[in-house]
Amino acid sequence: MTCLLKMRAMRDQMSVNERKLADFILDNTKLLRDYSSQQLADVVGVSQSSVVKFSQKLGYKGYPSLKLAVYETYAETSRGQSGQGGGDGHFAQPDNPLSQLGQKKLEVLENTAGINEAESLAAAIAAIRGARCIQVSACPGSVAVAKYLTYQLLELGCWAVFVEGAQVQQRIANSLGEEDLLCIICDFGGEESLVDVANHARELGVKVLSLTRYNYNAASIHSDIRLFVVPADEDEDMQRLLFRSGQLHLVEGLVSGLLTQEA
Amino acid sequence: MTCLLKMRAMRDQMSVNERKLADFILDNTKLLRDYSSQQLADVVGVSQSSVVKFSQKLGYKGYPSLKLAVYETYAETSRGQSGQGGGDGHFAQPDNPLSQLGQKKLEVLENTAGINEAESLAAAIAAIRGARCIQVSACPGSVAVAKYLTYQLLELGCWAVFVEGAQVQQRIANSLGEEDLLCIICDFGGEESLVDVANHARELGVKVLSLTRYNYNAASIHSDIRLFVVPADEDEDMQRLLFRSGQLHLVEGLVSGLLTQEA
DNA sequence: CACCGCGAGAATACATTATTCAAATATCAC
DNA sequence: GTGATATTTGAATAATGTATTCTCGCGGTG
Repeated sequence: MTCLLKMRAMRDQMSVNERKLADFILDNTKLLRDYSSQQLADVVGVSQSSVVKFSQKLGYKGYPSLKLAVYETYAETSRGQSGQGGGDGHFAQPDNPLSQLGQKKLEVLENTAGINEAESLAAAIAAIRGARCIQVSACPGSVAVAKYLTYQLLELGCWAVFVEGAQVQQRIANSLGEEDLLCIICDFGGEESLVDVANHARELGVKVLSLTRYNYNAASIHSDIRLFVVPADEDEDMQRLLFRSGQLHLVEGLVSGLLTQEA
Repeated sequence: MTCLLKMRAMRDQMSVNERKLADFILDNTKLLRDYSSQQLADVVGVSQSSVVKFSQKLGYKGYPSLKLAVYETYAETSRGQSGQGGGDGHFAQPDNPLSQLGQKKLEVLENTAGINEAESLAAAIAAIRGARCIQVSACPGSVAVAKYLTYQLLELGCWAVFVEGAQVQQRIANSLGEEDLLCIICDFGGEESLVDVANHARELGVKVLSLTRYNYNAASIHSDIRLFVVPADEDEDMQRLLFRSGQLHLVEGLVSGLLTQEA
């Protein structure tokens, strides 16, 4: 801060050229970054040596020192302006869309971590490890997540299939037994048929694991192990996107657990 | 953020002297402020020209540019992170496995947000929007991510297919043209066949979008648009899991962009 | 009018940075 | 292993950038 302030303060007691330099720097602080002493001199219309003397008169060893000092204070002040929301300085560049998304995801991940008991996750992991066959089914909005989970389970050597379509789901569920697991993944709506499948499966002694929206929705009520995601407060499309992020976090939690227990 | 991250990410693929330089800079970031290329060279024990070449290899015009960039990111990062070494209290319960995982993911997401230029992401989004057909192909470790992306694209009404198996990839790529897009997703190794496919496709005028490990790996070199994930510093399984988290973040970034531009 | 005092720029000395080139080293195919 | 080929390295040097010196011109003053 000191540096630019100094210039403004001294402006009155400066010579013509010095004032020209000071004014230019105050007006074009950020441009200075890429200027050499010669370039600055040309732009302002003075000689290179004047630039150096100006730097020294302000108390710096030379032009590079001034430049750095200016840049420093510029960075500091422009930082203070952007810091708005308080304690959320987690993604450095607020202009980057990936950072913005990351910030929102962070909230979802925190909520997801907070809402699920460690025991539930452990139980889910145990159920997956103990299962002979795993049927994965999802409501329309969560198909992508279901496919992701299914493939990861296959990679880990689990006998997992993603079953699409109400009728096929019913039929496959019919062939499951006590050693098997049904995994229901669901976000907003469209879960009615899944509830039927889950009920049916439970009658056959199949364990049911659900990954649903908090709080108890139709599908989770009929499950043995419940994992949840808390919906974010956003417009619909973004809410769905973030919800899937939460689901994926649960999936990753499961995979991570399966990996470490394996060792 | 980009600058120091770049160094950490490239560390593995650096020569001995380059690594010495990178390590010194990472450990003594703030000292760099007052070092000339010669001083730095002396302290680290290499020649001055090596310092310059190191700077250029990282993509800067020369040593002063690197120095400024380092200083810039140093100022940015030190903004909120009082204590380094990771674990600030962002996930409430440190005993909960989902929180632990979340903490690690947070780091990956930050890095992913930092390493990718906003322009690259925008270009990728534009390419997807403009494409007639999209072929998605992946190395073995990233199949799950590829499937996730493919399904999301389908949901958005894009003509996307996930193509598995080198021969089929080649054949499908043959049928693509200038209006189409090939999307390569890759983590560690197993990308050789993908490179061939990418080259082939480019000869036909197909645009190639890659989602790979930083820095330029075999697949990304042959791409028109490059998105990156920085590998985390963990044991192999966890590293792969976290890498996929980073890839998914990019995918979500793309989806998010496609959603908002649509409106 | 001669004599300072001061600010400015040209010339130049000095410092730093970038490039070139040859030797050393690592990498790969056989 | 062995030879061919690329990479990496540092000494020398060119190019660029920065600081100093010195001189000139201008306004005030005795």
